[in-house]
Amino acid sequence: MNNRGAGGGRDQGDVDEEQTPPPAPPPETVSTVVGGDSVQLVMPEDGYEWKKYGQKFIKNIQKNRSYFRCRDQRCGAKKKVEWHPHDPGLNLRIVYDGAHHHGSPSSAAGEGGGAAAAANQYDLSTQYFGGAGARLQ
DNA sequence: AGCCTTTGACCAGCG
DNA sequence: TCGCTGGTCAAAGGC
Ligand SMILES: [Zn+2]
Repeated sequence: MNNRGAGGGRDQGDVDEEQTPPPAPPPETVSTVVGGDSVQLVMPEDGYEWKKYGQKFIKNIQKNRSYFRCRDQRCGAKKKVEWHPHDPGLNLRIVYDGAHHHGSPSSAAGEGGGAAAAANQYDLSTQYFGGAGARLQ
Protein backbone atom coordinates (compact mmCIF):
# COMPACT_ATOMS: atom_id res chain seq x y z
CA MET A 1 0.00 0.00 0.00
CA ASN A 2 2.56 2.45 -0.34
CA ASN A 3 0.98 4.36 -3.03
CA ARG A 4 2.34 7.76 -2.44
CA GLY A 5 -0.05 8.73 -5.14
CA ALA A 6 0.25 12.22 -6.27
CA GLY A 7 2.45 14.07 -3.97
CA GLY A 8 5.73 12.70 -4.82
CA GLY A 9 8.38 15.17 -4.42
CA ARG A 10 8.50 18.81 -5.05
CA ASP A 11 11.83 20.37 -5.47
CA GLN A 12 13.16 23.54 -4.16
CA GLY A 13 16.65 24.75 -4.66
CA ASP A 14 17.76 26.59 -1.62
CA VAL A 15 18.92 24.65 1.34
CA ASP A 16 20.14 26.98 3.94
CA GLU A 17 18.69 30.39 4.32
CA GLU A 18 18.47 32.75 7.21
CA GLN A 19 15.63 35.20 7.34
CA THR A 20 12.79 36.04 9.61
CA PRO A 21 9.96 37.41 7.47
CA PRO A 22 7.99 40.49 8.34
CA PRO A 23 5.41 39.10 10.68
CA ALA A 24 7.87 39.46 13.50
CA PRO A 25 5.99 37.59 16.19
CA PRO A 26 6.56 38.18 19.83
CA PRO A 27 9.83 37.11 21.38
CA GLU A 28 9.86 33.42 20.80
CA THR A 29 11.30 31.57 23.67
CA VAL A 30 11.15 27.99 24.58
CA SER A 31 10.01 27.32 28.04
CA THR A 32 11.72 24.46 29.73
CA VAL A 33 9.25 23.15 32.19
CA VAL A 34 10.87 20.93 34.71
CA GLY A 35 8.38 18.53 36.15
CA GLY A 36 10.11 16.33 38.62
CA ASP A 37 12.81 14.89 36.42
CA SER A 38 11.37 15.23 32.95
CA VAL A 39 11.96 18.17 30.73
CA GLN A 40 9.23 19.20 28.39
CA LEU A 41 9.48 21.73 25.65
CA VAL A 42 6.62 24.08 25.19
CA MET A 43 6.07 25.95 22.02
CA PRO A 44 4.71 29.43 22.63
CA GLU A 45 1.66 30.16 20.57
CA ASP A 46 2.33 32.93 18.16
CA GLY A 47 -1.34 33.55 17.60
CA TYR A 48 -1.91 31.17 14.73
CA GLU A 49 -2.60 27.48 14.59
CA TRP A 50 -0.21 25.23 12.78
CA LYS A 51 -0.27 21.62 11.80
CA LYS A 52 2.95 19.65 11.87
CA TYR A 53 3.42 17.74 8.63
CA GLY A 54 7.00 16.60 8.76
CA GLN A 55 10.18 16.39 10.72
CA LYS A 56 13.70 15.69 9.60
CA PHE A 57 17.25 16.10 10.68
CA ILE A 58 19.26 18.42 8.48
CA LYS A 59 22.84 17.26 8.39
CA ASN A 60 23.98 20.41 6.71
CA ILE A 61 23.46 22.31 9.91
CA GLN A 62 23.21 19.32 12.21
CA LYS A 63 19.88 20.54 13.50
CA ASN A 64 16.38 19.20 13.59
CA ARG A 65 13.84 20.87 11.39
CA SER A 66 10.08 20.64 11.92
CA TYR A 67 7.65 21.67 9.22
CA PHE A 68 4.42 23.36 10.20
CA ARG A 69 1.65 24.53 7.91
CA CYS A 70 -1.13 26.99 8.60
CA ARG A 71 -4.44 25.18 9.05
CA ASP A 72 -5.88 27.41 6.39
CA GLN A 73 -4.59 25.98 3.20
CA ARG A 74 -5.88 29.04 1.42
CA CYS A 75 -3.52 30.94 3.62
CA GLY A 76 -0.37 29.33 2.36
CA ALA A 77 1.61 30.40 5.38
CA LYS A 78 4.25 27.95 6.52
CA LYS A 79 6.39 27.78 9.62
CA LYS A 80 9.67 25.96 10.02
CA VAL A 81 11.31 25.33 13.35
CA GLU A 82 14.93 24.34 13.74
CA TRP A 83 16.40 23.22 17.03
CA HIS A 84 19.29 21.19 18.33
CA PRO A 85 18.69 17.56 18.99
CA HIS A 86 20.53 17.86 22.28
CA ASP A 87 20.00 21.44 23.19
CA PRO A 88 16.67 22.77 22.14
CA GLY A 89 15.86 26.09 23.61
CA LEU A 90 19.50 26.86 23.26
CA ASN A 91 19.42 27.54 19.56
CA LEU A 92 15.83 27.48 18.52
CA ARG A 93 15.13 29.14 15.22
CA ILE A 94 11.66 29.79 13.86
CA VAL A 95 11.25 30.76 10.24
CA TYR A 96 7.95 32.03 8.90
CA ASP A 97 7.19 31.59 5.26
CA GLY A 98 4.25 33.14 3.48
CA ALA A 99 1.53 35.38 4.79
CA HIS A 100 -1.88 34.81 6.29
CA HIS A 101 -5.00 35.68 4.36
CA HIS A 102 -7.55 35.16 7.02
CA GLY A 103 -7.73 37.88 9.57
CA SER A 104 -4.97 38.71 11.92
CA PRO A 105 -3.53 37.18 15.03
CA SER A 106 -5.33 38.92 17.77
CA SER A 107 -5.72 36.25 20.37
CA ALA A 108 -4.32 32.81 20.33
CA ALA A 109 -6.92 30.48 18.95
CA GLY A 110 -5.99 27.82 21.42
CA GLU A 111 -6.35 30.28 24.19
CA GLY A 112 -9.84 31.47 23.65
CA GLY A 113 -9.32 35.03 24.71
CA GLY A 114 -7.86 34.81 28.12
CA ALA A 115 -4.38 35.70 29.16
CA ALA A 116 -3.39 32.18 29.83
CA ALA A 117 -0.20 30.86 28.38
CA ALA A 118 -1.54 28.56 25.77
CA ALA A 119 1.28 26.38 24.67
CA ASN A 120 1.24 23.54 22.26
CA GLN A 121 2.96 20.55 23.65
CA TYR A 122 4.55 19.39 20.46
CA ASP A 123 6.92 16.58 21.12
CA LEU A 124 10.07 18.05 19.81
CA SER A 125 11.91 15.32 21.58
CA THR A 126 9.62 12.47 20.71
CA GLN A 127 12.39 10.44 19.30
CA TYR A 128 15.48 12.40 19.93
CA PHE A 129 15.06 12.39 23.67
CA GLY A 130 14.16 8.75 23.70
CA GLY A 131 11.25 8.40 25.98
CA ALA A 132 12.74 10.66 28.55
CA GLY A 133 9.44 12.42 28.47
CA ALA A 134 6.13 10.67 28.38
CA ARG A 135 3.71 11.73 25.68
CA LEU A 136 0.69 13.47 27.12
CA GLN A 137 -1.90 13.96 24.51
C1' DA B 1 -17.16 11.75 14.57
C1' DG B 2 -13.83 14.58 13.99
C1' DC B 3 -9.38 16.19 14.44
C1' DC B 4 -4.59 15.96 15.19
C1' DT B 5 -0.14 13.71 15.28
C1' DT B 6 3.68 10.57 13.77
C1' DT B 7 6.67 7.86 10.48
C1' DG B 8 8.59 6.31 6.02
C1' DA B 9 9.36 6.62 1.40
C1' DC B 10 9.58 8.98 -2.70
C1' DC B 11 11.30 12.76 -6.07
C1' DA B 12 14.25 16.10 -8.07
C1' DG B 13 18.28 19.09 -8.48
C1' DC B 14 22.96 20.06 -7.53
C1' DG B 15 28.15 19.63 -6.93
C1' DT C 1 27.98 10.27 -13.89
C1' DC C 2 26.84 9.33 -9.31
C1' DG C 3 25.47 10.14 -4.69
C1' DC C 4 23.44 12.96 -1.50
C1' DT C 5 20.09 15.97 0.67
C1' DG C 6 15.96 18.45 1.44
C1' DG C 7 10.92 18.70 1.13
C1' DT C 8 6.36 16.94 0.88
C1' DC C 9 2.68 13.52 0.86
C1' DA C 10 -0.07 9.55 2.53
C1' DA C 11 -1.92 6.47 5.90
C1' DA C 12 -3.06 4.95 10.44
C1' DG C 13 -4.19 5.39 15.30
C1' DG C 14 -5.61 7.63 19.52
C1' DC C 15 -8.31 10.75 22.50
ZN1 LIG D 1 -2.91 31.49 8.14
